[in-house]
Amino acid sequence: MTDLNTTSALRLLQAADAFRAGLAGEFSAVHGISVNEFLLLLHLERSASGRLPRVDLGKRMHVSASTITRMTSPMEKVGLVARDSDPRDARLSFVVLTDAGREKLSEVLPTFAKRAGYLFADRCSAEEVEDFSAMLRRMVPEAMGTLT
Amino acid sequence: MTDLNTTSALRLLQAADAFRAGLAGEFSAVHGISVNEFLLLLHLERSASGRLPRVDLGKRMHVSASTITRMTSPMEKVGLVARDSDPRDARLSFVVLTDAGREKLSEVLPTFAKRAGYLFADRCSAEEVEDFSAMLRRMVPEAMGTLT
DNA sequence: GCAATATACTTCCGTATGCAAGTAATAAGA
DNA sequence: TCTTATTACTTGCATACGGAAGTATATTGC
Repeated sequence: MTDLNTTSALRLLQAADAFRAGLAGEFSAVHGISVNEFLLLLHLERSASGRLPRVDLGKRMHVSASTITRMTSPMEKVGLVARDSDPRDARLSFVVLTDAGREKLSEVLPTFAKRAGYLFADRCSAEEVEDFSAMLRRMVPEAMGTLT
Repeated sequence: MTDLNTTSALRLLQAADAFRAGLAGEFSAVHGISVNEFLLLLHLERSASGRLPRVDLGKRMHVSASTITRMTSPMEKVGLVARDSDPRDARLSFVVLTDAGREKLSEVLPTFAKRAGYLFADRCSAEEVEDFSAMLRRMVPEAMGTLT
C-alpha cells in the first residue's frame, strides 16, 4: 500500500518525536534545560573552537536566526554561553561555550546517554545499532555540521 | 569518547529535524498545511474507523490535549475534519476524517513520498532501508498507535 | 571610490504550544 | 445512592518560534 520509503520516513518522525518528548520531560525536571538548549551547547562543544556564529548555529539546529538570538539571551545571563565578536567582521557575533556551559553539558550528557540506552536496549544488538547509526549519518546533510 | 547509543540517538534527532524542516517548507508552500496537521490527518486515516478521541490523538502525536483542540478548530472550519460525539460517553468528542480530509491527504502523501525518496535515494539499498525501518518500528512504543 | 547588493544580527508581530485551572460527565467506593 | 475520584475536553496565560522589517557592516560591480 504505502511504499517503503514513506513508511520509513514516517517511523523516523515518530521515533524521534517519542524520544524527544521523553527527553524534554526529564531535562526540564532534572536539569532545568530544554532539549534545544542542550543541543545548542553540544553544537558548540563539538565545533572546532567551542564557538560558532549565530547564523551557523541556526542552520545546524534548523531554527531561525531570531530563535538563536532569543535562546542565547537567557543562557548568557546564566553564564552557560558568552558573546564574542570578530575583529575582522564586525557583523559576526559568536556564541561561545563557557566553562559553566561545559560543566552543564557534562551533567546533562549522562541523562541523555541513559535515555539513548533505553531507546535501543533489549531491542537491538550492537551491530544493528552500528548499521542504524551509519545510515542516519548519511542522511544528515554534510553542509550543516554533523554533531557526531 | 561518546558511546554508540548516544551517538545514534543524536543522529536520530538530527536526521528527523532535517527531514521535518524540509518537509515543513514544501508542505506550507505547496499544500498550505503544517507537518503536524498532515500527521493528524494520517493518524485518523490509519485508525480503524477514521476517527479518534482527542486525547488519543494527542498521545499519538506527542502533543497536549489543548493543542489538539486548537489544531482541529481551523481544520473543522475548512472541512478537513469533523466533530462527532459518543452517545455512551458524553465526554468524548471524536475527531473524524472527512472526505475532503482524505482528498487532501491523497494530495499531500505524494509530496511526502517524494521527500522520503530523497532521504534514502542514492544513499541506501532497499535492504538497508528495510532493516532501518524495522528498527525504528521497534522504537515506537506500542501503546501509542503506530501509524505504520 | 561609490553605489548597489548581500550578510549577520536584532526586534516586532502573529502563530503554535504546554500547563494550570475550570467545566462536564463517567466511574468507583462507602 | 451519594460522595469522591477520574477522565475528556476547553480556555487563559506564559513561553517558544518563524518571518518580515530594520540596522549595521561587508562585498561586489562599475
